[in-house]
Amino acid sequence: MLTETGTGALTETPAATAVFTAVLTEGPLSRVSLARRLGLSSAAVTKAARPLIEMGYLQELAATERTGPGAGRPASPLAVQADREYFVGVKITGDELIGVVIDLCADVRASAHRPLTDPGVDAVLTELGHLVDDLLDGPGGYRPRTRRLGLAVSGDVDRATGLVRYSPFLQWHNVPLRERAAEVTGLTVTVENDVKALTTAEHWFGEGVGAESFALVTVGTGIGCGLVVNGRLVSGSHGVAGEIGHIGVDATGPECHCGGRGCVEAIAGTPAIVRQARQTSGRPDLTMDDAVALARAGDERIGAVFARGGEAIGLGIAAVANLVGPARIVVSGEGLAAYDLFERHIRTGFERQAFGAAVECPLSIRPLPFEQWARGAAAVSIQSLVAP
Amino acid sequence: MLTETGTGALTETPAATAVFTAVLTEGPLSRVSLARRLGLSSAAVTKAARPLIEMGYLQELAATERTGPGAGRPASPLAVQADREYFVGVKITGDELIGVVIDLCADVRASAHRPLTDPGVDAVLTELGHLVDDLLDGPGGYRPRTRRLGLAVSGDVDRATGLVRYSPFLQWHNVPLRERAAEVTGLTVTVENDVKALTTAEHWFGEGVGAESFALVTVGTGIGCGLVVNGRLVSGSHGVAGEIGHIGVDATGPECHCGGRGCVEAIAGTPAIVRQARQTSGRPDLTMDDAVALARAGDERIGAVFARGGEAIGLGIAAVANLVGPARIVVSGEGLAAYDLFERHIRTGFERQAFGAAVECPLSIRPLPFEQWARGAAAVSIQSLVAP
DNA sequence: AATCAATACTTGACGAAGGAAATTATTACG
DNA sequence: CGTAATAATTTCCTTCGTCAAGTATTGATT
Repeated sequence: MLTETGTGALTETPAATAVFTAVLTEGPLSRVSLARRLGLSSAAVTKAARPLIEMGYLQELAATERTGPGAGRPASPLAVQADREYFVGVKITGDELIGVVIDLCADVRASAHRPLTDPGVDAVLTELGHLVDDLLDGPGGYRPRTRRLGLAVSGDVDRATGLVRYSPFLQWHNVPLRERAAEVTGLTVTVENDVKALTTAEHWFGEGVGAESFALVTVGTGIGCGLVVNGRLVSGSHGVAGEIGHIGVDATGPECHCGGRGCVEAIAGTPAIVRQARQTSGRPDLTMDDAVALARAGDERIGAVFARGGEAIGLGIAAVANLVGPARIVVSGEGLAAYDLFERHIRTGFERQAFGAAVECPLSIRPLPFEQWARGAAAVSIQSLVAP
Repeated sequence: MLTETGTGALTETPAATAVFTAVLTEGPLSRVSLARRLGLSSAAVTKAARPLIEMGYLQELAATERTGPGAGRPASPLAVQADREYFVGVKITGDELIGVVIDLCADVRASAHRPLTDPGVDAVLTELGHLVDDLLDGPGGYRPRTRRLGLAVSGDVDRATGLVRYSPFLQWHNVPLRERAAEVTGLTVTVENDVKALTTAEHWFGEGVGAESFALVTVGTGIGCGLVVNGRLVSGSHGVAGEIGHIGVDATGPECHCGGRGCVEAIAGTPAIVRQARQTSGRPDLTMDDAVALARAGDERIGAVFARGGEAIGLGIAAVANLVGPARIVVSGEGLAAYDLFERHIRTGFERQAFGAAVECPLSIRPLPFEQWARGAAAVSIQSLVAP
């Protein structure tokens, strides 16, 4: 069984939190290097690490051989004990639940999904219970070492209270999802906006590790952006943040459902791509898959639709780079199944509009499967264990 | 004389820093309300405040009368002793030095300026010495209670080291301005980018007080933006941040000197306004003042130039609101001498493009004289006293 | 082999920061 | 005048983290 502090918090002191977080995100580190990195004395690190080792969350690796003249005692790096605890993450979409189990290193250990026929709260919770049972009671035997569940939902979510204020795809209003999901699963639940969850996961366990500021752009039906500035996730004072999709980049562009004009999303979102592809091809029943296939087959006019979309995304990303100057930017999302058609043009738009040294900001453009979104949800629940 | 800790730092503990900062920025506050606000015990506030009172930085105001049923002991609010110490701030432009003396409440007590004939480093430093002497030795007798000087320079400035990496208007490269200015004036010097200094001043002493996130947009030859997110100034990883002027808002707009297209600055910056006004009027020697006068007199075509510029600025501000969601936004700058011509159109552009609840973000549009920029520099030096 | 220099880590004493609870101060209300 | 309510202070205590000294372990040098 898992019993540490009773309150659910793993670490008691700021120093212990800092030590655990650093080992978690920046891999094995010796106590002395942790002390230097965190501005602590090595004695403080020793003391902070001891209970974490005793509880089995950290382990001491074999001493590494040292090099250089007059080498001293070899360091014994601290690493996380990946199997000490497991975490469940579930991404809730309008028609499917995607779930994963990850270990303390955020490596995916199991995954499963369930179709949703009814996006109502009760039906979703029932399916969620089954999904979690499937994940925890299947091969692997994760149940005894699992206490926490992270949920990722699109829309306006209050992570502090676990309340889903509004989710457009699910048509949910003010659903106390944390309590409801805790009842069904018996786990400690964290609820977060899906883009923020994915951003958190990339910041702690992915390409954003070590970056003081970081941005993650998702391309799909909507175009969103998660932002980390000064080491912290940006939340937005009026409930709005990261709405890169509604930056206006073309004063003569199409009108957007939001009331703006020339929004990135109105040019490059999946519905916009399909609409334009239908117009240019003259086929009113064309789907996104058709458009991708045609463009890949060399249809120049449909290729131009993707080119225009990619450039618009690039302009939006340049706006992010010019405004907040993240150390790096990851571009992803299910819309990037067609990323081969977008990538070059995203870079073109970005490079044209990025100001000065902002062009040097590294851009990773790669598709992330939905499973990664579920992993993001689980990563948030790791975070809630470490820094509640 | 002024002698507190020798290192120049005023407060020794985080709690004392928090207490002093809160009183400084949020006006007189009782110990109990400070404790609640800062998450401290009232005992801690009492202890933290005592040395600050003894050193004369804080004072206890007369007890306020209380209301309500069974009112208890009246609170004795803590307030800053404005005259305890004075600070000099100087804004360095290409052709002028503008200087002010402010007190601890950031109220301007004296101001002066000096024309610059030579923007070279040595000449500027000589003039700076004279300006500071004028300010401190003139009426008011500020010299004995003044130890710190803040400098505001446009361009790429490293506040931590006081190095001016590059300033385009002055044509300075890697000038160790902090050391040089300290030699000339004998004061402890802080150097900051001008927009960031103004943003800091508004965040601590102006409309941004109490806001977790805040943006200040400056309109003039260039169009810039200072950003506070999660309570901290945004610096940008590649030396770029707040470049709202180079967000592309019009894919078919004019090319910008930065290489981009349809940049806000290329539409609404003073040179762009003048260029467009010359084109529409057919007068190749038209100045900005002429354009303003014509527009105010009812020239519709030149009025349209301002309208287009204002809308472009509004679109850029909407991008800021959509991305980082500041609690409020101040729009200012010397370019806003013509703010009556811009204001309505800035709001139009903003309201059209702001997403969802972001339109609720309060927008203050008002001109700030150059003296306010110097005040910003001085405010940064207050900040360096409180939180070095 | 013995010693030394260099580096990593641990230990125990100490100081300082902040909290808890009791105490004092000051008001309004009956 | 007690009593309730709120503000501030005092005393005592816990605790976190540093400091300085000591232990551990290596390569290089004698």
